[in-house]
Amino acid sequence: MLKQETLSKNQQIVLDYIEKVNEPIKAYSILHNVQKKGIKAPLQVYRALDKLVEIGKIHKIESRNAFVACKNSNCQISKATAFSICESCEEVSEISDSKLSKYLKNFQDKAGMKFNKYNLEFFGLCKKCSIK
Amino acid sequence: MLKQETLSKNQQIVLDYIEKVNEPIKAYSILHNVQKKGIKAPLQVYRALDKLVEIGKIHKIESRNAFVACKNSNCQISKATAFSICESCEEVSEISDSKLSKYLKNFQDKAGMKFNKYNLEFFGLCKKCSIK
DNA sequence: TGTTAATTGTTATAATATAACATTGTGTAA
DNA sequence: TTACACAATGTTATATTATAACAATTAACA
Repeated sequence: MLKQETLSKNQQIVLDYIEKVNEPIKAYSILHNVQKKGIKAPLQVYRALDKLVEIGKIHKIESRNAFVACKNSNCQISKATAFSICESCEEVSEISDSKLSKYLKNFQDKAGMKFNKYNLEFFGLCKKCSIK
Repeated sequence: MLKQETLSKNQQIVLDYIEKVNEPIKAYSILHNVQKKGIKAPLQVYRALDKLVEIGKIHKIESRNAFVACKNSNCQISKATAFSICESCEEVSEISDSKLSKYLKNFQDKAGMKFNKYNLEFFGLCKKCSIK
């Protein structure tokens, strides 16, 4: 079988919703919002999420257990992700900085470990919240 | 009240156990292992974990929902953490690399966000597992 | 010693995620 | 076109991770 090029029904439903909301969203919130499309069980959502993460269409924000659509063209396989997270309003943005990604891709662990993936999460206050 | 200098009873029990096992461990696993010390409920563990993370004695490995004792003297407040995680054997090591931490501390987001914390997780194969 | 905040103990429950198994769909090659 | 392999689905149940709410106790210190 060739590599999958089209998404399955459930995968497409979940991706459409995540892209529509355009901010990190939790699995059960997705579930509530796609039930009208026929998705009834958590597992249906989690399976779609797993696949979408695997192919790089979405990312998981680990510290928040939330999922967000990928906006970078250069992280196709979810192997190099970086986010900024506002600890006040919880706004999350994907960081697209080629110097940063280059630096991290080339990072060499002292223990000689071979990396194929990383995830970086920065925390702080976004512009709006730092004014308040 | 002055800043806390000594740990409370439950905090100390939990920390002692995490330091003893010397690898990432999950909250409920901690619970099972400290019940003989009188800790009976998940909340008692989670409250201790929260405090220990807050004061930098331990870190949370977000992608694994696990906790590990801090081995760096220079990340006292858990504000700058980096780990390498073997996807095969799940071995986790804290990365202590002053160049890396300097680079990340000074990283400037294009959106002008002010960071006070970051967490970085690298994934790959450790030496042992890459031989297999 | 009285006050305040931190910590504890306890029960219940919320939120996140996976196991297991039967069934259906889809691409590919015989 | 049929048979095979694998991906995806549907479904029920359950495992795992984490917090809410409230009462009681302990510790620091003005």
